[in-house]
Amino acid sequence: MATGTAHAGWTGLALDGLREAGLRKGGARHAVVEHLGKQRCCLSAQEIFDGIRADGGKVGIASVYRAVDQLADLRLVQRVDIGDGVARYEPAHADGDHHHHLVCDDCGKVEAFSDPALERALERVAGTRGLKMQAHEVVLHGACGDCRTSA
Amino acid sequence: MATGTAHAGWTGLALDGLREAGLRKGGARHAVVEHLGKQRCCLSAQEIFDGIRADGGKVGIASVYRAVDQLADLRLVQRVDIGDGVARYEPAHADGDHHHHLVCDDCGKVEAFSDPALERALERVAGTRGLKMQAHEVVLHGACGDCRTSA
DNA sequence: GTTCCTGCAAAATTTTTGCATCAGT
DNA sequence: ACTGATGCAAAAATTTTGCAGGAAC
Repeated sequence: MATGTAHAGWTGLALDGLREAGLRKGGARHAVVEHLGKQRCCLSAQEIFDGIRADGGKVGIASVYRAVDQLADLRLVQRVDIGDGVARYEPAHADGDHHHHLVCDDCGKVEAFSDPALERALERVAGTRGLKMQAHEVVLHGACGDCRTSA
Repeated sequence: MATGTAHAGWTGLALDGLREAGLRKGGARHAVVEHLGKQRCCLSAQEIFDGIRADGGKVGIASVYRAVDQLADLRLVQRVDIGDGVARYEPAHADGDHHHHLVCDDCGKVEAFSDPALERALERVAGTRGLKMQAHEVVLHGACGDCRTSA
């Protein structure tokens, strides 16, 4: 499969994970998983809420928070904090499609990147320090190419 | 004392930076800088507030937020987000003493680490993606050695 | 003396919780 | 039917802002 279908795969994986955890298939949680699965990058709870409503779904913001919290507990979503005070969430891929974020402090743009050497360095550090690593987050702040040109 | 004086150096550097930015030497900002300079690791605004009060200082929580915000703008402090929803702040050392964080999701313990190879990987990624990197943050989550033993 | 800083309190945001109702098993 | 999930609204927690008084220059 091409990379485009990876998220559809995550959606199924996440729904399976929820079922295995003994959770019922309620409408709100399902909608949150569906919506997250369609996205390229991290979304805030408010953005997930707005997105589901825009698609005609009828969910409460509280259910969105409850859903992402449960999904994060099950390690099906990764909580991402880019430093603006609002928590963001994105699908946690088993491996391979793992990525991190570049944030432009001028225009607020967020880009994703992945780097095998970086991942290896992180694994090595965790091992050295006796940490059984279950998740990690890397955020680079700076001025992106566009902003440096236009500035 | 050996390493213990490094922070005292930052305190002076930060006060210089504030003066050069045309800011006056008010009591609250000074207290925040002094308190941050004494700490080993990142502190939340509330912790800074409590710490200053415990030392007999009389500051308002709003002044703490204003101070860390200004210090972050001047890149004298680094904002650190370990994923629990509260922003933390720590002295930004020019170079060398730069570090990142290991967070135990079981006991909440936060440890610092530094790794030159990791830094090189980050620099390389930023360069490749055209980002002029001004700050970065790495947070590793997992179970620390203590928690794995006791669990 | 002027301008900026500070502390307090109130406001704005973001996130969590209570509860009656609804849906999945 | 029973049990958990949901939406709304209220509450809690965190962060920001307005303002009068005080301190630095």
